[in-house]
Amino acid sequence: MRFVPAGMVCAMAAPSAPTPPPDGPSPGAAGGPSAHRRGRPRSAAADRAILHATRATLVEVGWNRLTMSRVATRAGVAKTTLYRRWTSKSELVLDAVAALFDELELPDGGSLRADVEGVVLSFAALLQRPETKTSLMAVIAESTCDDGLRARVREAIVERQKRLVLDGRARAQSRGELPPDAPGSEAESARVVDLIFDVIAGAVVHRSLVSDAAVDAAWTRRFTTLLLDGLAAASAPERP
Amino acid sequence: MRFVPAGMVCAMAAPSAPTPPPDGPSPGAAGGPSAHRRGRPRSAAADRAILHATRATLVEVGWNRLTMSRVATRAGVAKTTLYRRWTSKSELVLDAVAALFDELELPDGGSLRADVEGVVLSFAALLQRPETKTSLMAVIAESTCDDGLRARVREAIVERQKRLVLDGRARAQSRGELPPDAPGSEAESARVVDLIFDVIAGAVVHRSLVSDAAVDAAWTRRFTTLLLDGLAAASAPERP
Amino acid sequence: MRFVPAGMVCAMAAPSAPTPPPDGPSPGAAGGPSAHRRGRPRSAAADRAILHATRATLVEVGWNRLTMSRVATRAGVAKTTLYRRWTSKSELVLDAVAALFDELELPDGGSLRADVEGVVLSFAALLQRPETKTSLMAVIAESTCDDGLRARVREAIVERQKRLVLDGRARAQSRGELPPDAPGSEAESARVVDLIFDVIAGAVVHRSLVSDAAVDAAWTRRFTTLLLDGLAAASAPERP
Amino acid sequence: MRFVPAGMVCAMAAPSAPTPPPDGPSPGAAGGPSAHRRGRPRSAAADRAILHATRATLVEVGWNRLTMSRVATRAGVAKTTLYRRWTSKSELVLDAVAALFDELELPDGGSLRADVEGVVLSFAALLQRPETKTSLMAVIAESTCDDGLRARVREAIVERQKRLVLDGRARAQSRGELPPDAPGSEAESARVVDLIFDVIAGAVVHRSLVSDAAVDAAWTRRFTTLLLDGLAAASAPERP
DNA sequence: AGATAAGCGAGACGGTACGTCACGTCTTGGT
DNA sequence: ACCAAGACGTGACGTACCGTCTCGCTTATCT
Repeated sequence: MRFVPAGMVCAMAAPSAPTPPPDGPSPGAAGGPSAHRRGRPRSAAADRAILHATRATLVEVGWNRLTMSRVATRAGVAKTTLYRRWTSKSELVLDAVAALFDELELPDGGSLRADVEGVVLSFAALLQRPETKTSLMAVIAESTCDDGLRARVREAIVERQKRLVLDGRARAQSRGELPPDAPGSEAESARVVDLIFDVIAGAVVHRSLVSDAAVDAAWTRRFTTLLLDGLAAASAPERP
Repeated sequence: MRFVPAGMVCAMAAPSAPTPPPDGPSPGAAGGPSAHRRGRPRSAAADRAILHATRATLVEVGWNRLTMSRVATRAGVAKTTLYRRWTSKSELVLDAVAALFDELELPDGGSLRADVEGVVLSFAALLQRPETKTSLMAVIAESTCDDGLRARVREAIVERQKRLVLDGRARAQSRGELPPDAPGSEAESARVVDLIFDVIAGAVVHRSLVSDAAVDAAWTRRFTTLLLDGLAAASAPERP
Repeated sequence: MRFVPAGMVCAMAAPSAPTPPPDGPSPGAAGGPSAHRRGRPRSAAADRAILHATRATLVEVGWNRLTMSRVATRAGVAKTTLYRRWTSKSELVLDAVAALFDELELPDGGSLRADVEGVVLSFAALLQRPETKTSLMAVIAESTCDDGLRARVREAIVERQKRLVLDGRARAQSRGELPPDAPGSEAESARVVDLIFDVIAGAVVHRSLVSDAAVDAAWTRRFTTLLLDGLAAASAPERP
Repeated sequence: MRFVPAGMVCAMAAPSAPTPPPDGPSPGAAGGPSAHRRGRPRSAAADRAILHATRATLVEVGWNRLTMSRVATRAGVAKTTLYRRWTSKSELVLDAVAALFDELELPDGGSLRADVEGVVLSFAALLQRPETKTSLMAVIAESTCDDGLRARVREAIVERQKRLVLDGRARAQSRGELPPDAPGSEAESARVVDLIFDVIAGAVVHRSLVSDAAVDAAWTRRFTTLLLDGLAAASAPERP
């Protein structure tokens, strides 16, 4: 399995940070010590104001009525300033919302089952927040016909949040609930992590946003049972 | 479990058929056999032409550049005729695409595992078709801030396609792979069906459209293993 | 001058009566005693209801928002019933409004001056009524690019209301304020009547609707002075 | 009488020039010499192109088939650019047509009678031009239910063209055909000017567009006789 | 009496234009 | 260079009426 230490996660995620998104990195970010392009540097305050205004606007009016103009006005910024940083509403919202996913945590519940149930419930709670509820699917929809955006979604959300699966597994291994990684099975491990991630994220999203039913304690318990018992079998290298 | 014979499923779904969608039912739908309310009846040919044009336009230009005008022109119909039947692009596309979901079948693979793998693969294939790929997520995104549309999605896709889960289970029971329904456990059964549906649909959609990875034979086999083994545990009334 | 007795005026006006306008006359109107085409005869009640509804709608919403549909609905009649009788909104309103002009009278004020002032004031009052204010100019505007409509305007309003000038002149002659018609000067007389009509109608309409100023007693007195004194000169066969 | 020198008339009329019409004044109009409020200034070339295109379109297709879209397209300008300057077709056409009225002149005919006949004939000729024939009445019709438009009509046409009456009177006075203004009779003078204007404009418009008869030399001579002779009486401060 | 024919209320139909909105780019003057 | 402001060309929106048509009915005259 591909082991990703915390620091590396951050490094990996850096390119999707708000400031530099569209093409070139923002002056102070990574281009070298005094590689100050030339002329007036971009305002960092504007970056912050824009992302904050984006989230606030999502809460107030939702994805559909969020427009670049509206965000610009709310942020006290000119439209051109937005377009200098993000090429489209989707990319802007992606960056604004991805930050919320980074707040997901995996508090130690004492057992693998508790950890899974905890992350399922907190993920479901995140999906019910107005900022994410209306915009996550919209960004994903947009990404189905925009390769660049799809890659950014993968970077900014999918790959980043696999850390939750990895952390949970590491913790379970340290508790002895799961066997330690067998050497040489990294590729196999990664496939299992991917599967688990797709199953958890997919099921919770589908239940919340498509079936439009509550992700409550009962459903979560039942789903976790299915997952953990199925996992035992699916993790076995190959079926007999 | 709520037992729904095929015929009843169709009858239940009939009100979501294209003709009457927005508000009032189409003449022949309900309210009496020849209760031709009054005035000129709506053209059934127009309905057909519109839905066909919608799918064709989705294939040609995708969701984003599909406009009501373009569909109307392609169908040889006035824009007002579209708006008389569907209040928005989302509802129109929902009806046009839901018909494709109805073509999903559960061919008898000889075993529960084969049936599951078959439906997963054919569902994934459907999600790769250009009509669905670009539009399904868009409709779901729209439905997150439109109660009426969300209900229509549930009616036209979610509830309708649970037939696949029901059929698969019935077939497995007749083969003896699953125990017959215990009397008095209808509610419990329905919950399991819902769970399975969310897990299958969610995982396949997430893998295809979010993780942007292939739903190939290997992933399908692994996923099916997880599901079937997990199912055995999750179906037990309550964990010990 | 072309002398037109009252009866003849009515006869002349008959073709512009509401019922038969577009092409063929209404059954009972003039086509002969029992020349009843065939089939169901047109409803006279519908005619009345439509013209009444037209005036009422003009009062309520004005010319711009008066539509054929709205009139039909208000009259409790189908749109086709309107179109069977009037080919356009302009013709319908013309007929509805022309009836109001027929209510203008020339009460005997005891002198030519009093008669002129009286007709000027009552014409101005008519132009201030909401039905006429918003629609008269609109119909005339429409008539500038519709020969048929222009002819109908002339028939239904212009020629019909020249009776007021004729009556006034006859009365003034009987009082001895004006000399009797010289034999053989009919054409000359008609030209003077036309001139007077254009001057009175034109000045009052322009003052009311274009200059947007009140046609009050002071203006009317001054205008009448101009007219009567000018008339004396203009009526002289030719200037010295 | 309110004496308005030519220069002052122009200055007074300037605010109704095309550029700033709907609400706020154009940058250079008022509020300081270089008070370029902020942002990109409006294109003066667009103004010119639009008004020219409006007149050309009126000639080609008339008022009824003149649409904002068509004008925009012909002017090579976006529809929004039109709406930024004029809130409606009526206001646009008013400005486009008012410019034609400014071309009316009062060439010196050597006598008051010749001057009046000259202006009547040239006004009638203007009313026969396709740009004005189909649109002047339409704008006036519109103005009967739109206070703002009515005020603009008064500013852009009525008050502006009274200069012709004023010029004619001044010239007649300098020839000795009319007595010079009595001091202290300004208000009285203004009333006479208004009356003359309404009579001339009203009669010519009515003859041309309503009675649908030619404003030829004979009619003009007769009308001028009526006017001048009547005028002598009407100008006397009060009738005996 | 039955056939024939036109009128009628209702409302769907293919169109055209509307006036608005958001887009992403551009042109100002000022920092 | 960047910034705030805002005008620009573009294109789609959803609505309003237009005038025509297709329904099932009703109401008359003419066989």
